[in-house]
Parts: sequence; structure tokens; C-alpha cells
Amino acid sequence: MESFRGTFTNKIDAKGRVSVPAKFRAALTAVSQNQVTVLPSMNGAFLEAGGPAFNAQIEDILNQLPPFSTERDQLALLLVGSAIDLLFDGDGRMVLPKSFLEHAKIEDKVCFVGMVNKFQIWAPAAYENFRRDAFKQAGQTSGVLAGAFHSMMGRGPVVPSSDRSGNDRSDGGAP
Amino acid sequence: MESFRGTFTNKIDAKGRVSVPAKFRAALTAVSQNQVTVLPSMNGAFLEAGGPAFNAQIEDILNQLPPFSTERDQLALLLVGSAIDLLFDGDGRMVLPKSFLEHAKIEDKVCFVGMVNKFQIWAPAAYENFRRDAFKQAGQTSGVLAGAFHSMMGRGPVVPSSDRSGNDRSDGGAP
DNA sequence: TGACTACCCATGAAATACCATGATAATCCA
DNA sequence: TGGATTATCATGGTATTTCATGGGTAGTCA
Repeated sequence: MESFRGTFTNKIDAKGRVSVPAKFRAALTAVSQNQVTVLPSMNGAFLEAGGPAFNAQIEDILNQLPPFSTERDQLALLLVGSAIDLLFDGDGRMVLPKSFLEHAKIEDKVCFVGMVNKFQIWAPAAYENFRRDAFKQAGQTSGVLAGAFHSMMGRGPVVPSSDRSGNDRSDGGAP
Repeated sequence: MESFRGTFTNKIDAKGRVSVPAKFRAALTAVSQNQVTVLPSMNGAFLEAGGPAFNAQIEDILNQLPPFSTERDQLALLLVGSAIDLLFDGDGRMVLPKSFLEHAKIEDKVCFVGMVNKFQIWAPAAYENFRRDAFKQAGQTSGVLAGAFHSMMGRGPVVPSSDRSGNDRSDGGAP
């Protein structure tokens, strides 16, 4: 499955083209052919994007709702009806529709933010704000998530696993 | 699963390259291909790093949250969007991005600290401080953890290794 | 005709691969 | 056991490739 990681900021040129970060491109071309699905987020002024796995996930979500239900139709409108499949050219550049740029308030630069199965596209300033908030939130999170997260990342004092003075070496014995 | 142990201090050269400790490299190349994921910690001025198993843990945490939720996006941004996949070259060196160096206040040397499933990257001075505090805490703490810790480690003062420059490995302490 | 699109090529900077060396740790053999 | 030899590893330097970005030009559709 394609996997997007990291943040990359690229410039929109006079013709409206933006380079899709090379690493994202590589992830995409491995599974589809120079194609990326983009849609305006319903949670804020940014865009969601991804490859086939991302599309599959959207379909899964829709399939959990009863067919012909209003809820499903509404969601389908937002997640599928508003989406667009873009091709990037031989140099890895694509052109975002004007309406998308307006939705995300993008002017001349865009921020690609990898999120494993998908990536987001932000105006750099908006991204910085969101990032700041996320950082603040992370310290306050409570509940199951916080437990899993902190047990992994460590919270209080972490005693380094160095200085086992005197003991024999329990390296695992890699030759 | 890859396992990281020990503390190693290496130098950053003029081009920003730093050698990943050979033992960590060996652990990584066994499961991936010269690849390591690094991300700024949200708990302090240091970096977190690891291999595929570390990434898998992060993805597990994310998958506990509903797709397209702001909560998930925030966490993904911090754990994945802020991360970067680095390749180390044939000589085992990688280049840390400037923003990462700033986050960890790293100047010319970096400290790799193994933590079994992952490892951390510190500015040597900051790491020493953290270590001192951690041991102070460990000395004062009472309870199950402290008991287990002291019965295993003994109670004497553990003197942090003094600043020897160059490659200081604290595998065992004994010659 | 005029805007928009799909290719094509050029270029500078940055990332990456390749080669060399000195020091240290591990090994081997007398 | 001790000294010599070998292998490993961190580090320095150089060459090559990748990549984002700018621009040109011919098709396409309205």
C-alpha cells in the first residue's frame, strides 16, 4: 500500500503547475499511473489527496451506510462528488482547479503533508497554524489514545538503557 | 523485530552528515533497506527514530481514530507529517533536516540513544541533563518501578560518563 | 481566436552515491 | 600472553544524479 510521509512545500508557477513531491509521486506511480485523487476537506480549508488505497477507504466508509439513505448521499457528495482525479505530467507536476485553490486559500505555495494512506494539501500559513494547535492539543489529550501514545513515546522520566555497569553484555549477540 | 541498545555520540560533518551507529544500522538493514524514520518529539527537544516496527506502531495508534476526524489529522500531522524517511548512504550516514536540528538544538554532535523498539537523537548536552534528572528522579521515586529498578541496577551513585569527545560508547563500561 | 492542456527541454541547487583515510577495536598466530 | 595483522567504523572529500522550477511549443476544445 502506498505510504506518504513528511512535509514538503512547493511553489505554484505562472501556469498554475505544482510539483508533487518526488517521494509521493514514487508512492503513487507504484500503484497507479501518474494519477492522484484530490478533494476539498469538509473539516477545514485544505485538500485531501491520495491514490487507490485512499479511494478504497472512502468506498468502505460509504458502504457502512445504508444505500439510498440521506446520510450516505450527503457523504458521497462530499467525498466522491467533489473529488477530482488529476494526472501529473512527465515532470511530476499537476494543476489544481481554481475552486480547490480557493477552498484552501492557496496563493503561490502549497504544503504537502503526508499522512500514511493519504496526504493533505495546505496553504503554508494555514498549515503552520494547524500544526501549532495540534502540538498544543497533543499535550492535553486524554483517554485511550493518550494511553497508547504515551506508552509508546514516553512521558515521564525515561531511564536510558545505557550504563549497565559491570554486567555482561546482553547485546543480542549480533556478530 | 529490530532492537536498539546503547548510547553513541557521533559528529556532524560540514555537509550535515552524521553516521548512524553501526549497531543501529545493522538492526535497520535487517528489516528495511537503509531506511530510518525520524520525527521531532513533542515531549521535548530531541528526535525520535526507528524502523518499520516503529512506523507500524504509529499507524496502529492512528487507526484507532476515525478517518477524516480532526483528532486523527492532528495526530497524523505530528507523527507522520512531521516525520521524514531518511536513507543512509553506503557509509551509513544520513542528513538531518535543519528544522530537526533546530528542534533538538543540535549543533555539531548528536547522541543516539537506543530504546529497544526505537531510538532517540539528542544534543549531547541536553541528553546529559535529561539523564541526570532521570537518575535523580529514579533515586527519589518509590513504588513498584523504583523497586524493580533498584534491585536490578543497584543503588550506588551512577556517574554519567564524562564528556569524552569523539566516539563514546557506553555499552558496558568495562574495557 | 484565445484560453487551456499536454509535452518537451534547460538549469541551478540540493540530495545522494562513490572513493579515500586514519583511528580503533577485534582476531590470529607464534 | 603479547604483538602483529586484519576488519570495522567514523569521518573527510569529490563526483554524479535527482528534483523543483522556469520557459517554450504544438495540439485541443469552445
